[in-house]
Amino acid sequence: MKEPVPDVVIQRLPMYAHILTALRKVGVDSIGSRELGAMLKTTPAQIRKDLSYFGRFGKQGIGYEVSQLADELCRVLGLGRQWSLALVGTGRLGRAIMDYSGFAHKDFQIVAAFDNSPQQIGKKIGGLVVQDVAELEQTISEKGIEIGIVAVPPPEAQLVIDALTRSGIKAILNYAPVVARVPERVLLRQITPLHTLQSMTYYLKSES
Amino acid sequence: MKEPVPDVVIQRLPMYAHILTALRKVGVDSIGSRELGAMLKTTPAQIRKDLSYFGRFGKQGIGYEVSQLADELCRVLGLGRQWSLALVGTGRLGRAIMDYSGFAHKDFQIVAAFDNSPQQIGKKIGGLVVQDVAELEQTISEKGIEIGIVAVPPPEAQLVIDALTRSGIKAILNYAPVVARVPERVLLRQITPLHTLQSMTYYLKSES
DNA sequence: GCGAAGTTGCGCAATCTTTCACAAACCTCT
DNA sequence: AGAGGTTTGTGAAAGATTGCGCAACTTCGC
Repeated sequence: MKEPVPDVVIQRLPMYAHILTALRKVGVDSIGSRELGAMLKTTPAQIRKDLSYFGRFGKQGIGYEVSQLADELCRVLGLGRQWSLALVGTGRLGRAIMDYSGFAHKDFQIVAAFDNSPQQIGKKIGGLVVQDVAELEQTISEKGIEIGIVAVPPPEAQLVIDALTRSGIKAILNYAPVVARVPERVLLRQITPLHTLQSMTYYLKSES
Repeated sequence: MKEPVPDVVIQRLPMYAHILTALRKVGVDSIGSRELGAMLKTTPAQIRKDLSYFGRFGKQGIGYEVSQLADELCRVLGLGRQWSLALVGTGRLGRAIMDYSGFAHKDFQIVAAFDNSPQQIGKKIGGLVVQDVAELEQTISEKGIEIGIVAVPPPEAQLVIDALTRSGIKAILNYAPVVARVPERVLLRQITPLHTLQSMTYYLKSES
């Protein structure tokens, strides 16, 4: 409980939680690390080691009680409560993110949307009125929004991220392909499909 | 040239290439690992080590010649030629991916789009007629498409991935939050924003 | 032409992550 | 109640990645 848990482990947890809730829904009530590993394309040892960072959830000879483990993982991840998100950028990508129903049903709700284009501001998207980015800092502070999603073109990304930072946001999920700077206290993650594609071609180019 | 390059290294290469081409565009012609490291939030040592897997591109006392290094990285990554993509799933997400101009300008072109919904089939999106998934295998083989993008709902994802696999595709970029199975010869990468968010909340829950 | 200042490439050390292997725990069957 | 068959949790080993430190090289100024 003292040592900090490695980030690689944290990043695997959502997958575990995902599979386990799925299994629970199907009515499976117990599962072993061997079987879980097979489902997740990892080794049983890794699953056991990962889980051991947070407690002792299994029973020797039996395995894990699906429902209980699912709950534990959600608790560890801080799920089970509602997280408020702010979306910045309501272009194609922004809209896709808004409409992506996967978020809403999973404890994440976008409660504010911003853009800087007069054509976008005032429009209603998914039950939300697009606000001027000028109002960003105040709105986020007031509503106590904790996570920001950045879906603006690269040139504006750093500006938006700075504004989010000033607003006191805690975490930023950035879709813009830039190396963003944030102060220590803000958690930043990148999603960059283009770079993913570009790294895949490395393996493709040799064959063919 | 013998030892396989670690995948972590490969995944960093697109960032390097990205920054370097940006620098070239701005007219910078030489840069040191120190400065590059600062821009990318890594250490100079890592950059030098990463690059050393592919050759000796720098000059002692000087640094790297921006334009030349950019070219080398593109060559290593297999960029600079056109890659043909197939998109499966033309819902919200699929459309966002199609419209995302970032791909087109960067050596990746979507040359076929598929869906299974009669409402989608036949529609024209971004200059492309949506085809029935039933035609997937044949079309991909015929056109020699190398990379597939999966943007269908989770229940159908594995089916689509199997079809892509049968078509002889070489790589798959999967947006569906499922643990997909592919044979050894097919390269698979996941993009799962929900899981990214869920792993971020781990760090947020404690404070607040 | 030569020393000073600066930077790469790279072997080696340090750190981080995964895997192994086994004691302890649990269930079942007799 | 005890033997046999499973499976967890976890130290310790193995493996992978990152960071250090310095020889080798390049330019610049004098």
